[in-house]
Amino acid sequence: MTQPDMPTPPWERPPRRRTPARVPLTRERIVDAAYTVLDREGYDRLSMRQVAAELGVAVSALYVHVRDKGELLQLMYNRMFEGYELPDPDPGRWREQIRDFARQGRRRLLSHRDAVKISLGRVPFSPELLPHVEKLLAVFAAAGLPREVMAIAGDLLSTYLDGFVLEEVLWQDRYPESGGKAPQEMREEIQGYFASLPPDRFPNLVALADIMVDESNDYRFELGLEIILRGLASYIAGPDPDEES
Amino acid sequence: MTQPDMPTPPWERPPRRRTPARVPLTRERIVDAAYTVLDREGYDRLSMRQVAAELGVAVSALYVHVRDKGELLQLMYNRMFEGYELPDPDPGRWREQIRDFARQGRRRLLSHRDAVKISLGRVPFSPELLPHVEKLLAVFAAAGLPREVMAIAGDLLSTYLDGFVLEEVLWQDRYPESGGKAPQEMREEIQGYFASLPPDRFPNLVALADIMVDESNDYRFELGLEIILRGLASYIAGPDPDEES
DNA sequence: AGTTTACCCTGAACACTGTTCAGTTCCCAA
DNA sequence: TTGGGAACTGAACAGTGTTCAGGGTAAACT
Repeated sequence: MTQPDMPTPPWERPPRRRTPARVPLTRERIVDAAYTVLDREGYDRLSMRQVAAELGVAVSALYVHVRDKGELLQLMYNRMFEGYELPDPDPGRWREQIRDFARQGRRRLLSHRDAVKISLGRVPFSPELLPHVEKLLAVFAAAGLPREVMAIAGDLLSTYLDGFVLEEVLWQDRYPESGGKAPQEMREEIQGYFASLPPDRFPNLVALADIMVDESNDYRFELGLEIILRGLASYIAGPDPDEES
Repeated sequence: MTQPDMPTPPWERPPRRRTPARVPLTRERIVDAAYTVLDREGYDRLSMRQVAAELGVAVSALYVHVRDKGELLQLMYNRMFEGYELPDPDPGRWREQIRDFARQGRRRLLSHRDAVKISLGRVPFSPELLPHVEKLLAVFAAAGLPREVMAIAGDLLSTYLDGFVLEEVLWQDRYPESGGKAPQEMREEIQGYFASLPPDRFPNLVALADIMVDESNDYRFELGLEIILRGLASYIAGPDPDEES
């Protein structure tokens, strides 16, 4: 409504505030602080009091801007989607586009400590996030998926995303703050655990010990993704019936 | 060990306890009580104090039998798998067997309120649960899946299970205790929400409004499952190349 | 100018949570 | 009868989310 960049005419009183005194609290600043606390303390110790302390403010001040801790978490969830890139659907490249989407999602979930635990039980159906869902659906539609498959494909993908990343960070959490060389030690220990099982009772687990906890989470992620993509592709009544026949 | 129904011979000291006094606390009884509380109060209100109250016992008594609330939750998780039926692998029927496994899992996750929230971040790698994992892997192995695919297939399936059921119960929770006719109202409201979106900006969402929140969660579940199964099947160098050709 | 209004924030409180620990109680064995 | 030892109690501690009556400041009005 007002045009903030216009110079103030001299007959109007100049704005009183010479020093900004206190930077006013905003939802954005609160979410920023919350992410700072999350990265430092982890999800379990992310409390309203910690966030308030981070801002140098009383706890109750937060409740002026945010109804709930639940709402704060929802705001943090929304932020995960800011700047998400979803290209315009290209029927010929739908697999690559979905792959990009998933990789981007995983990267974001890993970019803040325990971010996945916030994402976990949430569904991107708030007004701010619906455009993202719509774009994803558009990719599916362009690919030629049937309606019913489209309606479940998004769930399938996002549950895989959340679930996979959650498992990733759980393994990390179980070996907490072991410093830098933790991953190596960790993996050897877990591999050792599986490999040391009685092979007569657990032949498959023993045989897979090397892969199940493997250094290349990336590879396992891509493989799971590929399985989903192949499953989806099988529903496309393709004009290209040249399937290995 | 003892035979409780035999009369006590008079030369033996009759058991001192005329009144059974206290039934001793056991892990089993604690888990029972915890499930009672869970069903009545939901996951968020499942507290050690509530469990203790359910048993008519002081809170601290629980900690004699259980290290943690975390351990209690783990015990509850383990119980979900008791009586799980996993048949011996039958290469010709691996799809049906996996389907059964998933359906059974969903049924169990829905059989107690919020049970899925306990399952969520957990991985069935405790000693009691490894046999189940092994059996599932055996089915995959019999199907002829490559090693790497086997190693991710379990994750894929269980994250889909947890994720799908979680979404199911979240929708229910958002319309809390609305009595019996809630589902109908609920669905209409949600469908209305999606259907009322501006169709120019959300064409796909609007078009799918009827399916996305549909009465047949069962159907959507089966479809997602089928997508996974088809994806897995595509990795089988099948001796049966009679795919719809 | 002085007064009022409106807002943002403070401090304290409430009802919870998980967990610990010094004691009490009680049963079984010697 | 007399331990001994396990099982349980009651109280406490530190922390949680949330509310609410009150400050204190800055703008708005008379």
